[in-house]
Amino acid sequence: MAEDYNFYDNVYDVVRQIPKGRVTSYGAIASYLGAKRSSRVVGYAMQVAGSANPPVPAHRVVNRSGLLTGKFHFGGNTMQDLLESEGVEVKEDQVQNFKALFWDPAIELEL
DNA sequence: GATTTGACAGATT
DNA sequence: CAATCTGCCAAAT
Repeated sequence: MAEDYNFYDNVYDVVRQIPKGRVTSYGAIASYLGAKRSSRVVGYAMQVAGSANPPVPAHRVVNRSGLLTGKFHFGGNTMQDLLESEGVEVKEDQVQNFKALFWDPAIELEL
């Protein structure tokens, strides 16, 4: 049981560790997993996350621009509503003060 | 088993 | 400085 670790499952694990009121980017997660070029795969995992159990806080995962890419998958403004509910300022599907709210696993989980 | 797509990122023009 | 194109890796069909 060495291959039980999938890139996919690993992504969920990191996303679940995102503290409330914080956001991260696909590249940050991918980079933390050692596949910074696989940022797209991370996003794909999020798609299935909507079907995953327990569902990962994908609403805390945005692209490197802080843009709520994928809100479409949530089914409306659910993503933005959740972020605002956690104290994250979202304007036009874009995380405000993104840089300050940016949660980098490669740094936060570093210790 | 091979091909296509993909919630991106980074480099280049 | 802003917009555009390519690149990369893995999962899904």
